[in-house]
Amino acid sequence: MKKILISDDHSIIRRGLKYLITTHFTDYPVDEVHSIADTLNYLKKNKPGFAVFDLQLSDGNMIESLPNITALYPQLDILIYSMSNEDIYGKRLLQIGAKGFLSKTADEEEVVRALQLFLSGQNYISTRLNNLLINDLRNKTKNTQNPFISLSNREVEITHHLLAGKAVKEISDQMRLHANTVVTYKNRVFDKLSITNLVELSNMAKLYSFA
Amino acid sequence: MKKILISDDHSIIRRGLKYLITTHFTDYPVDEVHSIADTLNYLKKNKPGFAVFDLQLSDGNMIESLPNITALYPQLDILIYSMSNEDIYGKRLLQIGAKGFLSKTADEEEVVRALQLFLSGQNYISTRLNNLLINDLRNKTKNTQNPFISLSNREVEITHHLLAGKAVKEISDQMRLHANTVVTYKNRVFDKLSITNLVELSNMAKLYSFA
DNA sequence: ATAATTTGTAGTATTATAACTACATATATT
DNA sequence: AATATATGTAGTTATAATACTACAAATTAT
Repeated sequence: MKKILISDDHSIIRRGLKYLITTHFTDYPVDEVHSIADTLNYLKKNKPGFAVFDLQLSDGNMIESLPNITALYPQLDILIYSMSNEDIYGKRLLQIGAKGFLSKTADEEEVVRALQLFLSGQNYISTRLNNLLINDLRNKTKNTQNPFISLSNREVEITHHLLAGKAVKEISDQMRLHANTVVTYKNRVFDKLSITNLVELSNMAKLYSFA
Repeated sequence: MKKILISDDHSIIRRGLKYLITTHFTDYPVDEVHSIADTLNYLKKNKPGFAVFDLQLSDGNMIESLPNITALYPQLDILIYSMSNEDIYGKRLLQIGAKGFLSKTADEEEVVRALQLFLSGQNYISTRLNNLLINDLRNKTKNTQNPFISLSNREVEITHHLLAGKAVKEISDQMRLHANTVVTYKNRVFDKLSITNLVELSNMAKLYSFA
């Protein structure tokens, strides 16, 4: 019988998940680890059929490692189970090979439904995210791995300034532009990255090593 | 037999906790809610002897409500079970009446140990936090370790909102405060942390694991 | 016990940012 | 080559954020 690996740095979540899995789907052995390093080790030794991954582990971010993992273990089905915003991360994680994206804010029925689909080899995403993606397709939005590459030169420039903590006025002075121009760029950047504020920009920049 | 209430907005954590409690301490009925509002309702109707509270719930922050709760239900023993940094939150939560502070990053044995103490009426804090507090007492000099410690409760609250990417207006609406009041807090936070913008705040928060 | 400081809260006036619109030029797409 | 889309740039108007000031209540220090 296929094994399931849980990678999450919170013991209580591992416990909860394991409990849900063993009560609803009796015939899977469940193992757990709490770091990226242990995940990689485990995958090498054992060959689990399924993995449920948190994104932020104690020793790093799963997004960085995921491409490696999917390349090394193409048979492995991966479900991302994360606190991160599905609007921002959902699509990108599916693109880099996850079989599903489940939010930690999902209620129990949803979690069980997701596991049911996932363990039967199907994909899972919330209906919300699904609608988002369909909408995306309609609008023919580009599928880019790193959203920052869609930025124009000028947009990249002001993004740098923004990430340095500079105010719009400051940037427009330094760049000899009208403040409104900078605001326009800022808006376009936010649009392209599907974000609404500086904190998200900062987070995404870290995540995608934009600097 | 005394009841236990769990307030947490993540179903998986409620599930994990309930599982741990029922397997280790068979004789307590455990109920669960996922919002501040439901918590207050539950406390009014039922009179649980124990409560395990997350800090960030869907409809608000437990720090705000805790003084009310402890005033209304002085018999209730409260254990805070949070993702937030114990250096910053531990002491102030104990001050406003919690019986213990347990980090969500604690491993399972620690969680069980904490519950054991808590359910037998004793206080629980990690040995780490304990040492910190003792140290604090010894050398009356301010703890310069983590600058976030110097923030007042209200300042911590708005810092939280800021780190969630919320605008001043948004925060003032949610907290039912004048926007200027929020700006004042924001300035005081920035002063105390010696920073001048949100990006720095975000960086520092990551650096000092303020969350 | 008294003085000093911090905390929680807003007011007024000034400045900055956002929303929306516009438009010429550059770049892709068919 | 013709058409569509993206990019670089600002204007006007509405809205939001900041600076500065103030003050009572709570807390801390002397």
